[in-house]
Amino acid sequence: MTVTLADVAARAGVSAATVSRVLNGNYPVAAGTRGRVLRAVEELEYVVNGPASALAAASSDLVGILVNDIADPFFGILAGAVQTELSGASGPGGEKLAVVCNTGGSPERELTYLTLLQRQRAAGVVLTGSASEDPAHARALAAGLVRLSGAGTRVVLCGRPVQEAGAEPESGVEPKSGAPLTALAFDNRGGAQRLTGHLIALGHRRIGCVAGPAGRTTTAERLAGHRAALAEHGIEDPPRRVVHGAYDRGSGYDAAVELLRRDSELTAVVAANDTAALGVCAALRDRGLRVPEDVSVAGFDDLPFSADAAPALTTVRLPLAEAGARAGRLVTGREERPPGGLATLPAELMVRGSTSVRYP
Amino acid sequence: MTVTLADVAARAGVSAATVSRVLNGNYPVAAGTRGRVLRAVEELEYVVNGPASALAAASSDLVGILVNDIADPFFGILAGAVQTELSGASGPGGEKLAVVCNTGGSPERELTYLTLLQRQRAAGVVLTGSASEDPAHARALAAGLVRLSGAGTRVVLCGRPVQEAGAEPESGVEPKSGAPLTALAFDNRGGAQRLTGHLIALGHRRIGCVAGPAGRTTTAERLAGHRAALAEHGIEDPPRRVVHGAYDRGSGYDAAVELLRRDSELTAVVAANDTAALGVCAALRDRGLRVPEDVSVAGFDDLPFSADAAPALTTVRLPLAEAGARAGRLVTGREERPPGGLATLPAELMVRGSTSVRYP
DNA sequence: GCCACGATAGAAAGCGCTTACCGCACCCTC
DNA sequence: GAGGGTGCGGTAAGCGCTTTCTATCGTGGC
Repeated sequence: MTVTLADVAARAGVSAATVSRVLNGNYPVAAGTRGRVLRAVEELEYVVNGPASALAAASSDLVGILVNDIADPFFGILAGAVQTELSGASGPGGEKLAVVCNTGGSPERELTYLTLLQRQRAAGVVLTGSASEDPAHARALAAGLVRLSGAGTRVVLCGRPVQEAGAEPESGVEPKSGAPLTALAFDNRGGAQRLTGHLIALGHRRIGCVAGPAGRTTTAERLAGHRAALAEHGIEDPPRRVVHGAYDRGSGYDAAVELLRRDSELTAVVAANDTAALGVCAALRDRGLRVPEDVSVAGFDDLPFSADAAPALTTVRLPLAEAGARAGRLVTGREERPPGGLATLPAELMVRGSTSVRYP
Repeated sequence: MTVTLADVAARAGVSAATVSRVLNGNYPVAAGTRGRVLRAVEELEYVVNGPASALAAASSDLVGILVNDIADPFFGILAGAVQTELSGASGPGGEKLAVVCNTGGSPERELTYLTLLQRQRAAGVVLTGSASEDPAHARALAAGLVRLSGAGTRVVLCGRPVQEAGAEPESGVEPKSGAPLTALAFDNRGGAQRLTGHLIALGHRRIGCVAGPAGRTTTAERLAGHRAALAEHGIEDPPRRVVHGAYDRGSGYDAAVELLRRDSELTAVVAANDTAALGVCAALRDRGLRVPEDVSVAGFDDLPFSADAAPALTTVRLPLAEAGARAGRLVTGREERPPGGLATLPAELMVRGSTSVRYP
């Protein structure tokens, strides 16, 4: 029915072993023989059986990428960059296939996918997005990651804290089976601090904060940065100035309405991300407030559309494409892991039209 | 080293076959035995070896999703919906893993990925986005798809024309191995026609068109709709009113500049998609033109951010999430294929602030 | 001119799992 | 109480490939 190695071997008049060697190119084969084999492959339209070779070689060319929401450009850009890197330089191991897994931010699904990937004997896994702060889940995740890397899968954390990295496999194991985790983190805290600092410098004192989902590391980091900036300038930060929400427009809208209800004198709002910031802007407009004349608004991430909003969003740029590409190289072993296994990527403040000096 | 079926069997005091049967649940096993097996699985932290079972069962639980650009929300939404459907109802075959492949719109990469997926013996493949109009590539693609479906892989086209569907495998083959293609198409032509019709109704006569990449089916369909609307109203459509470009902001910007250079009297512009439309708006603003007072602008796709642009974009809504979900169900065989294997999804005109009556 | 050695190719043993194909109890029926 | 179901479980034969371990053929050194 389907063409197998043996068929190719028969056609080329060689043994299956030879065909395998030609295809994998990790053993000397005479040029003539190689030619005959390749011709037979062509003629028979032979396509390797992935599962079979994965089984025999105890390795596969699948790389998993866990994202919170594939429909969110934040993750799209990240995943795209990882993927480009995977198929780009076909270094050791050649072409890799990216398996993008949508966790929806659920720790359970995260674990499920980890198992699914382990089942496939994935060559590597990149975990992106924020992690749950729940200790139980953190432990479960750490255990899962240790199992994975214990099974020889390379694990790279991208844009999430290294908490999981704490549970490194005991030293003394062979390098192959004990690959320690590598983490690429964004300077969320620093970025948020600079962003709020920018607003403060513009004269704002009553700054509302639409924080991300509660109980997630990224939310905590950004909020910490925000608070650090306020504290730095001795600005009081009552709890009512913070509302949690998801990373979407509707959440931003609702959160803004709520913030305004709690304190109608707000002069600025920092949002969880650009998408939520757009929702905040919409809510303000709907209530007759102008951005930035009446209220300044800032986002986070600097997604492509942010520069096109009107007014263009002041935000914090995260090097998503760079991070993804680097994660891709790390997970394929094409780049040395940074010292200590951790690298922090900078967050750059992008000042645009949605923030301005506070009008009295 | 790693735990295998045999280990679990030994621990549970049964044969490997029994463990396999418990895990796959497709053969009666006494409750007591099942319990012991499951306990052993737990205790040993056993994780099935995917490649091994794929090999033995001659089937895998991978589903490929080919997209032009994963960083583009258009595809993100589509892929996300497919994926949700894959892992949602774990119908026959249970949890499936989505393999998202970024083709970058390149026909060659499309073929490469098709081969890679065939190599993995993917259970199904969803092809999204526009296809190349080049006959050679169309033929190669069709051949690839026939090979795939001949190998038992379910193939669903989503948002691309059925040209490929023409090459159905010869009838007379068994249902299993000869699964015909299924196609979900968007009414690009109709949507574009209604969109341009809307502009014409507003009094516009000099309408510039930023078409998508040349030589792609989606571009052709939308352009055809645009021209049909113009023809319908007897409006002349000189070639200089059309500029091709990619689906990104920069292309929209550049195209708008070029269109304006060719005819500074334009009163409206329809763009390839919303992202490009934003670029068009930016270009107009930069030249001191107001949207929509001086020039009306319309997009296509109705991506989430379109409603938030200022002014909000008039555009054509495509049921992306619905299409993706349906494709997901079709590719897993959880939904009957539509009669004739083809379903066309409606495109809805969304009138917002970026278009207005032509001011004299 | 003989032996050792490098360069190739083949034989065969799995990799871990699925799945006919059997066999064995046990229960029901007449 | 014998014959035939029926329900469970075991046995073993692969699935298609990789990879040792050998075997063979030339060739150069002494």
